[in-house]
Amino acid sequence: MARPNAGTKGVPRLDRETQILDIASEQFGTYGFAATSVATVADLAGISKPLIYNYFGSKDGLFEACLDRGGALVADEIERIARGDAVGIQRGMATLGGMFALLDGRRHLWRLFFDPSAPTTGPIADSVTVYADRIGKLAEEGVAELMGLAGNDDLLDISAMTSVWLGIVDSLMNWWVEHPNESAEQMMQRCLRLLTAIVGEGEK
Amino acid sequence: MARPNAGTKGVPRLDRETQILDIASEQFGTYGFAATSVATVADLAGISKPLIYNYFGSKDGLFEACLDRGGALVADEIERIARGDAVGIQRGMATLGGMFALLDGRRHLWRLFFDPSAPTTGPIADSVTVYADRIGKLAEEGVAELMGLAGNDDLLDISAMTSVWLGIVDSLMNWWVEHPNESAEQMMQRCLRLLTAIVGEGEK
DNA sequence: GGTATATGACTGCTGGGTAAGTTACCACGC
DNA sequence: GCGTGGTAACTTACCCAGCAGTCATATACC
Repeated sequence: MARPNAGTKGVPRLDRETQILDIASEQFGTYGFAATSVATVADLAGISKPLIYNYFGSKDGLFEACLDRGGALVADEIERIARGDAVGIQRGMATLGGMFALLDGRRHLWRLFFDPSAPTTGPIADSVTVYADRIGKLAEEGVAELMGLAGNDDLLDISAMTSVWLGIVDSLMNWWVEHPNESAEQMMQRCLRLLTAIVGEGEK
Repeated sequence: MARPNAGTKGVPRLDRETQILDIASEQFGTYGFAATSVATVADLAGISKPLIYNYFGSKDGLFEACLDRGGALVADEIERIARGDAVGIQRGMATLGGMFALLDGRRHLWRLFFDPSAPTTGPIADSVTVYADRIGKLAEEGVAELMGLAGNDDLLDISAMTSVWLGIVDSLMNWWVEHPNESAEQMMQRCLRLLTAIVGEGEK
């Protein structure tokens, strides 16, 4: 006796994994890898720590699983938009819109790939690199297009501008997290207004 | 006997404190609060951990001291520029130029105020808030000016745009850290080119 | 009885923080 | 010039909390 709950919940592994990944993604995305403890995730899920180790092997494994699930989602969507025919600033806006729509309800996901407290070596770093590179490549491609239209082909300029662009997306995502009442659609409209304030009415 | 180094270095407290703050700021700025250990800072300074606790009381105290020294520097400079007569995008560019000039040689300082791994409650959070607010206020003021010129007075738009602006500065600082050979002057020229690529030649 | 779903109670390590003592140096009286 | 006591600078060796990770065991169901 003495362990009245052991084994009695009967939740199928896949369901449980999904639930754990949801909670872990939110915690990692909100507080960062270093500041998130496995015990906290277990508590929030209403289960014990060893079950997480059973299913994901380690804290690193758990984080990797979050990355893989979230990364595929985000990178696929950005790739889909990149295959569209929008160019220059329009492509940027289309990407933003896609992200807002995709990440509505899981806004913290974005931050997984830009977590400075995550390990910088080992499998986690590799996994981060895979998705950050996929996203970064697409961003760089779009930026290069934009800069090319303006007659600038300097590689360092493109690199810096890519960094700025990712920083912009990042800020918007963070701002969105802090303003939970904003819908994806509202965010998109807001971004269009911000763009207008900078470049003027001309460019759509 | 047996402690051949105890007390023999004779470095005045103020000198030692400055040295410790230099090293700690770089570590905190580079790896974040959570990932930086006091022992590492002590090692890099060539002294023992207790001396740091002697002078700064705690890890939090050390971080706070870094914040206070760096925050005053950065906030003062931004304030100085804000008192100038540049307006709108020009003011933004002037601020960027000031930051590049000021932070040349200590580029990591900027990141102290935007460290997601720093405690979110207690004296550290308060201190961060003081400087982040000072910087944020000035940024918001400049952004409100810019948006006003474009006929947009929406408070949430201004808030979001301020977040984007700070994100842009942040990205540029991070990019700069990753490209150590770039001089402050080169960075400034680069930013002007990036601006041109977005808004066109019109606005200087 | 075999397997999937679970848990309480442990271990070991890392890192913040501390107690107590050591060395150098200066000021002062003689 | 020379003991002597006070103080600033500094260290070794330790404590302890929190957290990643593990082991043995328990329940439920086919």
